Amino acid sequence: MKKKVNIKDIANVTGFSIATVSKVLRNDPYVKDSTRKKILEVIKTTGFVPDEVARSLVMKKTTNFIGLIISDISNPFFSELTLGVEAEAKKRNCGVIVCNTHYDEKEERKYIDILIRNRSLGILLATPTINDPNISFLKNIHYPFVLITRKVENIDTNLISVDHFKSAKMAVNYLIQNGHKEIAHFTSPIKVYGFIKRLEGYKSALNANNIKIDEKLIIMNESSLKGGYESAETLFRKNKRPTAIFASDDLIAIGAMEYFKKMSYKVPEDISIIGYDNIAISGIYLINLTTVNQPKYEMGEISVKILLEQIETTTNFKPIKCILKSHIVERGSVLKRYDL
Amino acid sequence: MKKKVNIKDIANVTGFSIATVSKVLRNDPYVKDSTRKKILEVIKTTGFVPDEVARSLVMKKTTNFIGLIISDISNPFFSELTLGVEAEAKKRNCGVIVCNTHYDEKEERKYIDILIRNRSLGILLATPTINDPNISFLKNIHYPFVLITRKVENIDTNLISVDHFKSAKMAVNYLIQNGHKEIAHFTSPIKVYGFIKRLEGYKSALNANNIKIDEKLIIMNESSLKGGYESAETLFRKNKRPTAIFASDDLIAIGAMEYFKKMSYKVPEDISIIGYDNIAISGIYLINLTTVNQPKYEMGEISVKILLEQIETTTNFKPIKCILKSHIVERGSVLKRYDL
DNA sequence: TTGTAGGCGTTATCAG
DNA sequence: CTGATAACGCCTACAA
Repeated sequence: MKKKVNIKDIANVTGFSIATVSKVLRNDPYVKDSTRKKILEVIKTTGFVPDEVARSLVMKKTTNFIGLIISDISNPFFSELTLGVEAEAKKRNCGVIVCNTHYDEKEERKYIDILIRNRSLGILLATPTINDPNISFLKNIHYPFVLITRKVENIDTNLISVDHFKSAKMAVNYLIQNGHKEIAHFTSPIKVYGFIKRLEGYKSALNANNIKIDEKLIIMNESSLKGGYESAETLFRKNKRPTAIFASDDLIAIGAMEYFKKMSYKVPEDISIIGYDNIAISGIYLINLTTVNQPKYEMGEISVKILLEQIETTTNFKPIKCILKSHIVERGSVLKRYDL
Repeated sequence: MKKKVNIKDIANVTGFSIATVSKVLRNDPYVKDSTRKKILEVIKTTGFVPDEVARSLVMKKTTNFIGLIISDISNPFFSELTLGVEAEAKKRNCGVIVCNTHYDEKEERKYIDILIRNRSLGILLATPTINDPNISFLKNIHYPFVLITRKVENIDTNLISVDHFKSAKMAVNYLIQNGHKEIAHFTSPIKVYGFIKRLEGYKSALNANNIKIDEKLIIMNESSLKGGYESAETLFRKNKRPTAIFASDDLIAIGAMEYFKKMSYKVPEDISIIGYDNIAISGIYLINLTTVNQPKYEMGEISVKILLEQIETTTNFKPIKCILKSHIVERGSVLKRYDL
């Protein structure tokens, strides 16, 4: 790569001043046609392109954008969330930059640094890893951010979420109300806020219904189709045949269904399953998964509203906490045993 | 919103000079411990972060991330591609920033500007809209970039893709070889390179097999589950009952299957369908879609290899063009009529 | 150990 | 119409 030619070079070659060259660059009308032509000529032959960095340094006119950090781009939960973020951001005339961390806090920190250094308006954190040090970091430097789909115990921050504990309880109660007593739980071993709360909700619901918790019915594997598949396999290997499963997210649920299908186990006749998230694919007839809806799109929208609210507030801003309601989307994966 | 604090502010507050502040910023050892401590203190409470734009202007050193621009984050094709990009980028120790354009060239330009202004190492363009003016723009300013899953006729650029024309032909030939003669094509009206080439491939395959092209069998709707569903509906409304469909991508195919399921039409007994992309969900038993594989992950990896190759090349770099092979993934959605 | 001053490549103001 | 010149926010010899 040969040395970059700059505006000064153009000025020297043409014999005009930097200021004049700058003018033709910006299409300023106050330039004689002949000079404009000459300068343009040299610009062309020399392949000169104004340096955007220098330009934006002086113009301070960077297009506004906010950073959205998610932990798994291949989970539709996050892409549906992203859609909501983008929609609201677009209304406010700003872009959104998405960063994917694979549930890795180091990666997360890397992206936070990039976002901050590049003057993002603020950060939307949809990386619900528990005890995430990055949260207190952001809090400490007073950088605007909002937590999505989680909260954190001892730090006062903006947040938008559903109540995972309650929602999980609701899901398990739904199974119980439909006559299920042996209920397994598939979740992830990753220390993610939502997963942990759902596990607690699962246990709480069982307790409340005097159902003994059987640790062998709690299977952990990664949050993915593969993880769900393997969880189901693990369960069966243990010779456990509960009548129902509460999967901590839809991907896990669908992966499990996949295993049952392979084993010629019918859902819901032989085994019932309820998911969590209500990602789009769960709704198709071929899958038809009963699940707990998380208002992903809305959470995305609201998160940017909160963020911009904070940014626009000049005097002592008080963090906004918003908990949305979830509900069960009844489809065909849960057997109503009382109807038998 | 309070004014952005800069290095000068820190200098003023601490009483030290800008130079000294800069030194502690860069961990220069020649600073008295007590001074360093004081300055760090103020930096922390004030939330100051050095402006990357100014910094890179003087250092002439780009930051360490690449931009990936995709057109639809909710299509797993793109998220699987992203995973490949991230994997290779991580090996090279750099981050990836993803931007989603919704197939909108204006949005795309907005993100390109953001990426350039923030000194990304380069841009990966997975936005296959035809006649995209942004491509020649990037070419003109000599910004490093590589086209993913497309090429462009008259501009010499880096690119990584499969041959969509050939692949589509292969798909349709596969249907024909299995005894299908009435074959519909579901695609998108958006002027996207891959869609157009696949339509051409579809027509070419029919021609080569002396099958008359029936325009009524070519249905256009958006590339999504919904679009596929509606395309199938449109087809049936027209009272058209081909024996097979070539869907321009898996989302469309799955959406169509959804409609058939609802109408109690069996796949593949009543109607066969072949997709394109081979996104993960197509592989599960419940869907079991026969489709054309695009090596998404590999394309992602290779794209960053190419990009970095260009960046590291000092002397006249010649654009790298890489066409990967695709193949048919046989599953259960195509009826082998000759076997009947 | 700390500070002064001169860039980095543009834009923008204001005389000439 | 043109051209000095002061920013923009930060880095870095070179002095002190």
